[in-house]
Amino acid sequence: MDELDTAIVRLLQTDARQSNRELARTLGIAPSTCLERVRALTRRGVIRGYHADIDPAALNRGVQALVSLRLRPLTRGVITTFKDDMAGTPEVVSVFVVAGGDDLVLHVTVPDLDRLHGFLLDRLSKRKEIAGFRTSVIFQHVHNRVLSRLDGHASP
Amino acid sequence: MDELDTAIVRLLQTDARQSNRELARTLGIAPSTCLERVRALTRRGVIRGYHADIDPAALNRGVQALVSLRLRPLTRGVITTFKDDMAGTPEVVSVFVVAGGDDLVLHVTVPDLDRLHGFLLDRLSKRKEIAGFRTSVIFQHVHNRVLSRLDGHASP
DNA sequence: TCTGAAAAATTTTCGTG
DNA sequence: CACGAAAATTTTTCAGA
Repeated sequence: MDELDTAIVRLLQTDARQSNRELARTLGIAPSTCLERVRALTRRGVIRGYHADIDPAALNRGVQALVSLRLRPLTRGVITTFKDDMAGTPEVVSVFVVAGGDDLVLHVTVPDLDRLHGFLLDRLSKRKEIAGFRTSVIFQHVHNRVLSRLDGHASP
Repeated sequence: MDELDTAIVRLLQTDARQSNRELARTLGIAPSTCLERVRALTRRGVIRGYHADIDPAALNRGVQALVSLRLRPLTRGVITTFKDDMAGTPEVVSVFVVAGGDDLVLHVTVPDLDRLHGFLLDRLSKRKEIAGFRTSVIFQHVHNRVLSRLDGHASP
């Protein structure tokens, strides 16, 4: 990760669909050089993919919520199974496995409050391993999709 | 949003960098038709952008946390100012303004626990409008980057 | 590793159904 | 609206520095 790689990563986070030629021009390098850099970053797993950002309303997901929950017993098996089930549920955008008061936090998006209620009752309340959960409806969500490299001692 | 639009949106969420030609071939339509559809989706605001997904480790962000906090007084001005400040902070990936016990939830990513501690002390503890906060270190994060359109009464 | 130029492939425009 | 062919542009390869 030299300066060139960092710049490429920044530009592709900003606009993943810009042409390799434009990328190269911005960076002041030859298109072939740029292409090889991007390929290397992909090969090394730095670039994991490219995704379109879609307006949730267009996907009929006007209501969002964070659901914090506790699992019992808190074993590896219970966590893994529950996490994987949630990750495969259409309403679930993100699953966070966390330390602290809660064990998991789910980010869910649904068409309306009825469907949120339905999700909570049908997908969560029924499960015996859930010791309790708390739902926070989301009023606003600001997402930063371009992350810079932070400096620090941990990496060269 | 007919079936074709829905399919395009799904494919571009999966891989935003596939060629228009490949997209068209998968959908069984002419490239020019596909291009016009994609442009229309962008014009209508359905497609909001394209972003590379980068390994957090490569950005020196090996430690992640959710920070739940309460603000006082809970006025529009206080919320907006604080939210915008956080959205502009390098460590912050997401800001959720929520209903319920907490007022905001931050998703932060930092190089290490020292930097997390630093963030909490320097960016949060100093602010008078914060009535309290709770930090949950993230052990695992599964993100679903391809969201389907949910069916329901809310839209045709 | 990077470059520049050639070859291959794709994007984009536009006249027509 | 969608198509297909032509024109413009880009991607990709590769030999040389």
